[in-house]
Amino acid sequence: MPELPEVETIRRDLERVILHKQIADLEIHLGRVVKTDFLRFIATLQDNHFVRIHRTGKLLQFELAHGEFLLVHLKMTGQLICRLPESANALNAGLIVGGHPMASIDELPNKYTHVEFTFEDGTKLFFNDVRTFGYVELVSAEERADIVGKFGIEPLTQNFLLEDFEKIFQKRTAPLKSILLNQQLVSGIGNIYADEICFRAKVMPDISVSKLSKQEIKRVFNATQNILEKAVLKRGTTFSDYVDAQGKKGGYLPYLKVYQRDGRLCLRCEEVKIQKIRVAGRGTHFCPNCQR
DNA sequence: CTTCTTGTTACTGA
DNA sequence: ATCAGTAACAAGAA
Repeated sequence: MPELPEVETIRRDLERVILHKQIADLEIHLGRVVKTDFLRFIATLQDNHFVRIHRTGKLLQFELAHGEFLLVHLKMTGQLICRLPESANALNAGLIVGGHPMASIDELPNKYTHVEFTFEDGTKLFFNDVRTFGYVELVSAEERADIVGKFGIEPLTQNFLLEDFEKIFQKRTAPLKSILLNQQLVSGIGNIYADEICFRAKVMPDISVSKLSKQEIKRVFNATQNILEKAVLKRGTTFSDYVDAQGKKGGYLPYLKVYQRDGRLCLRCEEVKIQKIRVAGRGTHFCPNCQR
């Protein structure tokens, strides 16, 4: 489940290898995941090139040379996997980015590859998705601005201010976790980091935000920044057998304190076990001793 | 076989 | 108009 840190990692990796390279070939293996008319999709992308890759929350936006945008949302199991041509030097022989489950880049495309780009230098970009919730879509600059405008505040920008964060909680009664997961209020947080943020802030995920003190809101604000910053630094969280080109696993997994740790001793207090409940329709992990 | 997994949205009711 | 809660979607794992 790629969230802000995973999608940002993908954005940064791809920006280093696909910008300004002409799209020489384009194959759509599963039309269902392309939300744009097939002919327009091909006609717009063929021989075009990306000039920049943007991210808003979990939504990637590949800016094309003439101002249109290719939107890519990975939803739960989407992947963007890039394979450099064999002529590239050995250190850069393969670059794997994206979620899980893992696919060997030498075996791509596989049965979960739905869209395949080939760039002029032989670089390949595969859009894979096991559950096909993800999509790619072409939009104009205006449409892109409308879509991006509906997202809430971005946690890792200068626009992320305590003052604005506090306003989100005013006149609301929903559980804290459902506010954190609401992309129209705060963008980029998913199920893993929502639990980790609540734990770090020492607040129960199911507490009504109307009952949060100013101090607690500030702790949630700080935890959001700290957790997401570190997760980006560690290139996201991986649960399965994902490895990058250097054979290294996703770096944030060892830092998780509560997610998928139910039944195991709390790493902070070492007194009680992490519990799992359902909040906002999602599996939710917390320490009953550390969080109030 | 059933149950669980999650990002987002449609829908319902207040 | 706004907010909150739930179901639905897909398909694989257990």
